[in-house]
Amino acid sequence: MTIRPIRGNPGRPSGAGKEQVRSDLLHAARRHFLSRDFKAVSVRQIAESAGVNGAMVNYYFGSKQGLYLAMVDGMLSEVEANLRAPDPDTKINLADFSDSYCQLLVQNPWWPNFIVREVLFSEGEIREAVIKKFSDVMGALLIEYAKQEIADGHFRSDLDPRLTIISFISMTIFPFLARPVMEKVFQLEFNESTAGHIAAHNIRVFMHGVAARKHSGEET
Amino acid sequence: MTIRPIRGNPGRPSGAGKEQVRSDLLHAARRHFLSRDFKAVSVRQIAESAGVNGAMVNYYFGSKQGLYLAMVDGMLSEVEANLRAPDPDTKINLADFSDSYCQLLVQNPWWPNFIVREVLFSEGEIREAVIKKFSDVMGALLIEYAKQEIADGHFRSDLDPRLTIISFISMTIFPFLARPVMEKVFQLEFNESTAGHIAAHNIRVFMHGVAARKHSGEET
DNA sequence: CAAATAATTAATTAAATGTTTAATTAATTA
DNA sequence: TAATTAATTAAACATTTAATTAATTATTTG
Repeated sequence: MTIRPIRGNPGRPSGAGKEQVRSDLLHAARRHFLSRDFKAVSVRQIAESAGVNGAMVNYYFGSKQGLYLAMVDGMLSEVEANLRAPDPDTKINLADFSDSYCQLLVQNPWWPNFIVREVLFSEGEIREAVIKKFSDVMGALLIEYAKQEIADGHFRSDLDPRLTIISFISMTIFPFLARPVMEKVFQLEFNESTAGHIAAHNIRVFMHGVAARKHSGEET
Repeated sequence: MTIRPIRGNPGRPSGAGKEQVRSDLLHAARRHFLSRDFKAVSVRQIAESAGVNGAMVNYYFGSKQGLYLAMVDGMLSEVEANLRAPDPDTKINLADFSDSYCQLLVQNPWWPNFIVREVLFSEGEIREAVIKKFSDVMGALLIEYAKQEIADGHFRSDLDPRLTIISFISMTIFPFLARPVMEKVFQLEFNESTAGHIAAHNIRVFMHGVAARKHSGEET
């Protein structure tokens, strides 16, 4: 009685590994789709990565695109669960916001890649959905925050609130987006500690940069 | 005597349009490759766009990849001609640098997209070449500049020079990279005037943000 | 326990793609 | 002007791909 390998033979496998194949396919899809384009990735490659036959993609997801959409769906939920929108009632704490966003970015390195691919280079619903979420979670609230701080005299009065928020968002996101360049050009190692440094640095530069200079001793 | 169309029939066409087809192919290649991935674009599509037969790609460029590399080469030269690296001897004028780079970005909207795609998602020579160029043109010089300013007491001493430069680069590039999002979320129209505003704003925020606070009246 | 159902692979199919070839016509040269 | 070369197209070719089907085996159900 030779014990055959679980996979490799036709027929229903023994063992109750129910959702395993589906999950394996989703993980393999991430590995491939996040570093290469949709067309550049073949169903065969994903299936091989997951250790199953290519037909499994069609069996579980209907088509290659079905698998891709399922993968996207999973990633969006994951980020949604991690990224909490700032409470509109309490005043935004920019330092906390910056730090938690940087942690999110360093802990989910696939996120900036995904954003670039889907939002900057593609068109369609995913793009619209991400822009809307971005707009809701970050855009509107931050703009209001900047306007308020300018009106209250905490931020300099000669600032355009939109450009001010754009600067802050740029400083926060871009280093993670351009991670491979940053690593090579600046010999920067990306881990949670580095993410903390980046957040702290950004807050320091940004806060000093936008602060009104009414009383001289306004250092943080 | 029916006058046949210049193109559409086999055989060498009349008229001395020498480099026309080559040039048409290069332009068509840009139109396609700048918005879609290498594999997602077919030789037939490019050829149709250029109004010639697909075999012309192989005739003029040897292969699809040959056409792609020729296109990249042309684009890099174009940018290089427009962006002159700051003279290593004279001190960098960050305001000038920021302004000219923003103008470059708004006038060549394909450039940030191309950079990000090549750097993040591609592998091989193009990626290395782009990183090297980026590193040469911006990275090294700017880092030296930051170190010097910190040493001279113009920039605050608690700054990490690498993070400082990263912040500056982020503020400069990201708005143009995320242009479609910025346009939608912030209702920002991207033209040369806006580019000027962005550059000026960035310089203002950055310079105030990094400036040492020894004497009180150090506004730019 | 037998029949039905579920999960899996191997084999096959049809479409698309990059490249090559052969035919064709204009331009150039001897 | 005859022969050769250059530029172009259409068609053929070889490869790759996503998707489908048939065969196969385990599990569940009646």
